[in-house]
Amino acid sequence: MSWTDERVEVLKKMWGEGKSASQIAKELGGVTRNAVIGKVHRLGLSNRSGGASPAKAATAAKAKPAAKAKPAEKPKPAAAASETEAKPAPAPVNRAVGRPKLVVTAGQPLPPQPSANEISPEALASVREVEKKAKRLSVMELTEKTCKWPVGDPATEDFWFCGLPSQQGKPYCEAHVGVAFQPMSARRDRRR
DNA sequence: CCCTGATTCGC
DNA sequence: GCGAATCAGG
Repeated sequence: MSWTDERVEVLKKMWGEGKSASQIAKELGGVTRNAVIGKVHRLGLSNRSGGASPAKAATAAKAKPAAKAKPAEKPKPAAAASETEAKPAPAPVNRAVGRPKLVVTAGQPLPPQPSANEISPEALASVREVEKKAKRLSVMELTEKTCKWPVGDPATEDFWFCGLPSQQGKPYCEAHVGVAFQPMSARRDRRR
């Protein structure tokens, strides 16, 4: 397939509408998303700004920071979309059998929870917020796609895991990732 | 692992 | 000009 006027027109239109390269490629057919992206760049509309392209030259070689402008971010639907619980989960786990309670509790009552201390106020705030929506999963219910952020005292009944959808790769949901990986002082820009 | 766009470079 | 390969990131 070649870039006919019509196809280029569709490309421009869709790109302008914020469609992704893969979507456009699929629509056009016969091209990959790479082809679309390549064409987009050659047409000089890599930046999805309607028109005005002040500094066109703009060091395309390294001008990375400027290229991150998404007009229409994810609408971000409800987090729990595929949750169809049939049982209220009465928690049969807590039978009268004496629980192990302490296992590694040597001296301190509790190893300082990652969030217990002073962190980013806003991050902390978001965590509080999240804990309200948390699914309160037990260990058994955790999967690779659920946030494994612990809440409460493991030695008591009041202990559970966040359980919200976790970030790809990460063990926590977005909010908890925020407080989990604090010590990232300055992001290194190891660009070639 | 899914996805996104960005860039490079042989064709 | 083209686009696969690669890269950087969410």
